[in-house]
Amino acid sequence: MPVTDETKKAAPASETADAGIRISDAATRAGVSARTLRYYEELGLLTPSLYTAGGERRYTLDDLAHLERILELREVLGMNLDEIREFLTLETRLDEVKATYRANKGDTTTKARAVQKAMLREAADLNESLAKQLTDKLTRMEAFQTKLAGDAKRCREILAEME
Amino acid sequence: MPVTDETKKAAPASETADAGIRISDAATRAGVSARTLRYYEELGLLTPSLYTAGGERRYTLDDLAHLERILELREVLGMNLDEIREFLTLETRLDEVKATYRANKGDTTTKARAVQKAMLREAADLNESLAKQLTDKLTRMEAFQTKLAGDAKRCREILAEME
DNA sequence: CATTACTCTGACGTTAACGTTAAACTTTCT
DNA sequence: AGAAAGTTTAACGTTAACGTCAGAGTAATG
Repeated sequence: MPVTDETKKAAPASETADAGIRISDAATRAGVSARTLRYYEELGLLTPSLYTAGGERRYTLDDLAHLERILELREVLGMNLDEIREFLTLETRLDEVKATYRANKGDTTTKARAVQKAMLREAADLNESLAKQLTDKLTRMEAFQTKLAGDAKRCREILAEME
Repeated sequence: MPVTDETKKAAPASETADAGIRISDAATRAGVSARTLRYYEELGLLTPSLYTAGGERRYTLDDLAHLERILELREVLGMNLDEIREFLTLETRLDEVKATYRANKGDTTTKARAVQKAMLREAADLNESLAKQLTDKLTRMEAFQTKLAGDAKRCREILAEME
């Protein structure tokens, strides 16, 4: 049997086909478990774009990108899954507002306007609040980082002195 | 009954006396629960400096400072309690090493030396590792913070435009 | 088409970090 | 001294974020 190109190290056939990415492949790519993906779906955080006729989840690259954002919110910002959901839903609702705003500049009803303005304020408030909290945390973390680096340096100096 | 100075707003008598701070007072000061303090003690994270004859915990200001550090490691760095314990014990062991090193510069046995050097390396490694991880996280958080601030600003701009 | 290899949906198990409650005991206040 | 307020240990309860397993069904593969 001749060694063909495809046998080299092609991604699982399930992935090469445009049939979407299987759950375990998606999970390994993102460094999480399949259970985690099902759990996130249960919480309304991440819904696969496709389902096979048999009922299996198939993820797209966009889904994976979305997942990456979720994981960043969790790992980097330390949000819990509820906070993440709130943040994401507000974000998508906001995108809708922006879209409708640009779509029909000016000719919306005053009532719709009020709703849009309320949402924009909500979004602005949340973003500013988060930004502020982050700034706080950042300064404290930087202080800590400086201290850690200094301590390490001092250890190395004492070590050098001992030689 | 004349209003004396002490009745103004003096801290609980239990605190003014130098008998140490009671657990619930210590807890409220730090913004945690009494249960948390007992739990931290159980884990070896925070031992009160004093116990009354009857067996009640009495905390000092130093204890509270120590508690603050623990809470910062938890909240700012997102460490779990096990990581915090490791970090703190390494730190105190390191202080001991530094003390003995300064106490008898040079005239320690070669065996003791080896031990000290090993610990200094361990400490330097841990500090550097943590510092590096922190730097990583910091850059990602800064990126996020910038994005949040930008989003908020854009929301405000659209809002202004709608007036 | 017959195996492998995956996946599905429950459902129960697990861990960290406490919360809560009970029964007995201390401290503080009057 | 005696009530009122606070504390102790021990033990069971709770929540988030999954892990794990069973039994049945679906997809990929030689």
